[in-house]
Amino acid sequence: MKAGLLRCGKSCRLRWTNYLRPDIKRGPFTPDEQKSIIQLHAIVGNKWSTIAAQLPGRTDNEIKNFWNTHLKKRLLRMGLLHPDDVSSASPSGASASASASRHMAQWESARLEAEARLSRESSLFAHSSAAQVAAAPKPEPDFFLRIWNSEVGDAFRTKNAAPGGESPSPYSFSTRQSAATKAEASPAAAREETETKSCVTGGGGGPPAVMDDSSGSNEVAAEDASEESYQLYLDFGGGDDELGLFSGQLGGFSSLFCSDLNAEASLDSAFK
DNA sequence: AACCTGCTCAACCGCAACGTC
DNA sequence: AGACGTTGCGGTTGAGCAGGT
Repeated sequence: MKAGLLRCGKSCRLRWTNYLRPDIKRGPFTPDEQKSIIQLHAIVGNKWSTIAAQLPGRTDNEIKNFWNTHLKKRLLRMGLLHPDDVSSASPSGASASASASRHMAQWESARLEAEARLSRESSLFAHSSAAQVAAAPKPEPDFFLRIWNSEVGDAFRTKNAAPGGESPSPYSFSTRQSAATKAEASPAAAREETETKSCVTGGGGGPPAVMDDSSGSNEVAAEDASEESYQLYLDFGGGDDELGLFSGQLGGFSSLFCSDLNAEASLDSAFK
């Protein structure tokens, strides 16, 4: 239906998905949402639809606009985002490919580390008596593996998969295979996969708090509160060493993903 | 009041993936 | 297999607005 306007079906669909849909959340982004956007962008890059999938009520277009008009500028101003990285949004360019390679290597490194950790834990359990297992505290589900096996990690693998598919990409470790491995090692870990979203958003599974649209004070507060917190970007992937994410033994990305509690605590303290 | 500048965000555009025939 | 239409996505544009001069 054209409704008397020069609208093609594509335009109507876009209008619906980006503006008219009843479940769209209006109003400024909360600090939590900003935090999620920054973190997810550090992981998947300009995969706005993937990021939007983690933020209920927000559209990819909205997130994209918010990133380009607010977050990108802020990160650039603070020196947490290199102009080369910004320009690498375009698919061409040597710096873009170099950056992607480093990004991939760091992801792979963290994945291997996480799987080794999981394997170590499962073998420990295998060699323990039933009583010991019952008495021992439940191992923390590996946060990185959950991210890796969620659609976020999937998007990353898709993004960085070598075209042509002749030689197996280092990321040919498919979601299904990984999930099977994980289920074999720890059935609980496989179950955790479905909970990844809530961990990433930090929303605790419930719907995000509704913004107060009647005033812009929330946005102002978010601006003030988040200035310092953008340092988080260093830990999460926008730093000078490209990601800087996986570099730190204790303070980097790996430690952040060691457990949910650590991650939550880190994020909370960073934004206070 | 008029003009300029910067900002925001809905809409547009082109491309690729996917589904159907 | 391949032509065609649809859908999804990411980058870009431009109208509208606010604030400054």
